[in-house]
Amino acid sequence: MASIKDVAKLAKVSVGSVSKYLNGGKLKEKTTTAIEQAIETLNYEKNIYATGLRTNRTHTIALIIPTIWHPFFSELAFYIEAELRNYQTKLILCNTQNNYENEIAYISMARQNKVDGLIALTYSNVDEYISSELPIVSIDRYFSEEIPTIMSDNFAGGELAAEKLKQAGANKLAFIGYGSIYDNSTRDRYRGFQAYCQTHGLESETIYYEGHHREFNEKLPEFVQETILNKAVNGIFVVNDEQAFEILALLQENNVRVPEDIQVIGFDGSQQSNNIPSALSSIRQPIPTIAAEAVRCLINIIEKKEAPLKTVLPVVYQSGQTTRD
Amino acid sequence: MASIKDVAKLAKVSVGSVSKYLNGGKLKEKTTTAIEQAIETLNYEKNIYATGLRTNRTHTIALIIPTIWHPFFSELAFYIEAELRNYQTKLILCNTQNNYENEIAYISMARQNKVDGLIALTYSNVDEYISSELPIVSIDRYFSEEIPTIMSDNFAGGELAAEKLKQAGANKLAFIGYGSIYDNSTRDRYRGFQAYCQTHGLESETIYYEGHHREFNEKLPEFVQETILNKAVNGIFVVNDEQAFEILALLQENNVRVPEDIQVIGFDGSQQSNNIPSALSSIRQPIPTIAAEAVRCLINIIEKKEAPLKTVLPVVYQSGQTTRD
DNA sequence: TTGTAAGCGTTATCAC
DNA sequence: GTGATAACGCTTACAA
Repeated sequence: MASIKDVAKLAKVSVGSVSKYLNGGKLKEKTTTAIEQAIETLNYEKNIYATGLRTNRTHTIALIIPTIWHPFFSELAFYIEAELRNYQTKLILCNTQNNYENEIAYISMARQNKVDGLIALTYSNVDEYISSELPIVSIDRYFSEEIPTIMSDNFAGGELAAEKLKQAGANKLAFIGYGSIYDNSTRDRYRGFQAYCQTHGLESETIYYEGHHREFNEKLPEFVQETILNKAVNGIFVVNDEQAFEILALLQENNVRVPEDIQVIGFDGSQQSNNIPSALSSIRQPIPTIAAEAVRCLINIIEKKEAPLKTVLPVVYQSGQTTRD
Repeated sequence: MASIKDVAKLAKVSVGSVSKYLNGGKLKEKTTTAIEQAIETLNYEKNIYATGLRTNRTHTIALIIPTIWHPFFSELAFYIEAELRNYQTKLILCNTQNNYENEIAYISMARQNKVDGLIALTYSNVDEYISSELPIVSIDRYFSEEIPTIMSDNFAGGELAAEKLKQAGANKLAFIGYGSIYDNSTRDRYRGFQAYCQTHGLESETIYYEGHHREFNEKLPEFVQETILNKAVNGIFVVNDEQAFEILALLQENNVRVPEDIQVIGFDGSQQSNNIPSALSSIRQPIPTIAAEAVRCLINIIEKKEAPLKTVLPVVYQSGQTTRD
């Protein structure tokens, strides 16, 4: 593999000039063409690790998410990766699998691998492990003043869900969700939902489990029986799409017809892929915008420019087959 | 950020010894502990770019896929990433978005970025661009003798689909699919399907479009009317899950009941995420095994060990709600 | 067993 | 404008 020295030798110029050429400096036309020719014939490609070693900039960032195997995260990763291309920056994918040790390991790996920065979507308390030197942007989760956050307007999303259920004819609503104690997003969705119900005199039930998904799911059938079926709820807002699908399965088992008997709205608005529309009515997070904002924010921090500390993006309602609108 | 020199200085040993320690060499216990302490107090992390520059090994590979935003690819990426962790290797995600120029750009980027190797899932003719120095493993697509390939047993999958449709009571079958001229996988699925139909005296129709997904989809309603509805087909094998979902939507528009009137089997067996089972009956590719084999094969090539040139993995039938079994 | 020093491919400083 | 050259942090002969 040809190096800058080979190019310099062939072009009969110094390595300094070649480097200047590569980095867009001003040179005489004659030298420029000589260099270009040498690069061409040698099929030269700059070794980015040498550059990284020298400049401490590697044009690589790490994306830390629970799992790529999930429609919301994979869409997010898709757009982030696409956006990064505009900045000639590569993406290292880190699935934490909701495992705290994995997260720490990844952050350490990120540091030793000298990525330029981190985009993180995580609910463990990783901020303690993040050195202030490492640029980072958080999606969805608010850590602290120092870490910029991009999030959807969860509160408005909760309100919107309640509003849509009401408009579609439901009059006895329920919220179903779970979340870690650090998870404000979830909580905000619930708060928005409740706020709407109260202002509009709507009766509402609540299933809110503080803890992990898995435990929650075990108790779910009981919860649903007690709080949904026994109380004749006819409109449900579920904290996210994934959970909503499980609720749908549960309702089906109980011979409840959706949307005839009970209407269901999820949150995320994620699709399986680019082409397949989702059957679930949902509050759609603006994933492409989240991705673009996160990348822009991170690049700005890396380049020591101004970056907003908190960005809240609007959600929209996405109609599916689980509501009667 | 502390370097190996700082560690050496603090531990009162030479950089050579520290390096030896880091790479698992034998040292006196006293030096070892001194080094360990120094590393601890300095919070030292090895700079992998310096190592990469020196050793030409970066413990990073690139995964080239059409799009991560797709259940099959995201599950695959999930398992590949997880598997790579066993080899302390990171994953750079490259979505080509089915764009040939993107693929070339990525391969060039991969070379200049000095990844250790490539795992590629692509249907364009990128092999011309791949230098023989760069280790590469192909998934699903067979390029040439030199490039190791991991694939599912597509032929057996086609047979299996026909067999299952027959067992579930269908007696007039059809294949629906499309594929580029380079795509042997698709073709093999069809061949297997046909072979079974012929050996078992089953009538079968074919919709096979040589070309791109998008064009195919435009003509699909017409195809379905002519070849499926007009000819009273009652069992369909669709070349992949994504397409199968579109067929299902089309059938629903035509007021066809699935699986009562027509049964449908897809191919891939992909799920939206870890938790949500798919409603579609499908031939399941062994994604975790594909991932593990691809990684193992690539690592072997990188380390100049023996690696199989062709690995064919068995598929299984995965029952859903679109068949009557 | 440990230390020394050259060199990997760049960039950046400083002469010229 | 251009050319030498030191330096980035590490590995690896080779020397001690």
